Amino acid sequence: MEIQSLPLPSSFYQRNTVIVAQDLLGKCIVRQWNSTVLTGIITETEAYTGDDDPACHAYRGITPRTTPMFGPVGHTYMYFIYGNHYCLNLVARDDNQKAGAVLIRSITPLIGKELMQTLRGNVKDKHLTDGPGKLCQALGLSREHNNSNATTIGSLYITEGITVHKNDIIQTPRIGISKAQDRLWRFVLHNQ
DNA sequence: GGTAAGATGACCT
DNA sequence: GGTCATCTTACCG
Repeated sequence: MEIQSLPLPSSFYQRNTVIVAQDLLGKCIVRQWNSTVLTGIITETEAYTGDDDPACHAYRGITPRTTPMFGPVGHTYMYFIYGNHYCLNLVARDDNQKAGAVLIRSITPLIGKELMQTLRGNVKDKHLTDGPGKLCQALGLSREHNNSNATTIGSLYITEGITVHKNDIIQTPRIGISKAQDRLWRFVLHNQ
């Protein structure tokens, strides 16, 4: 598999959050850590569209925590949840939205799997990066990576990955939320 | 200053 | 597939 090394431009994220969530499937996430690099293919995402989405952190408006979702597109929004876990989001929205972000829920490890296993405490393959908190741990991501620019080469960015066919995308309600479950804004890539 | 709920994961069966 | 540890955030006084 050939992976392009240039980050996706901010114009990729300057579109409706739901569209960007689908298009992020199959893209490659690149984590540069000093001289090492970790990469993986995005296989599961969720869209959170902002002030019209009761399940979105930004629904009630801007707060210290949700500030990144109102900021430049293509930046990260990381938050801490349930006492233990970090989750990685990419800010994406069009001109009609005040806020919005895409939660990265799962990746398939590509490069640096051994280090990911070490960071994860040597859990079994299947559970290495199959959850939003797990992939942050596997990539060594935490609060310090909040609101960083993912459209330029740096410690974290997204590049073109593999070709995805629409037939390979499954749509479901989002996980772990009680509101707006009629919106099928979780996207899963199968055959991965 | 107190409280309730939560975009979860590990472990067990 | 179910249980539970764990603590930040936001909201209400």
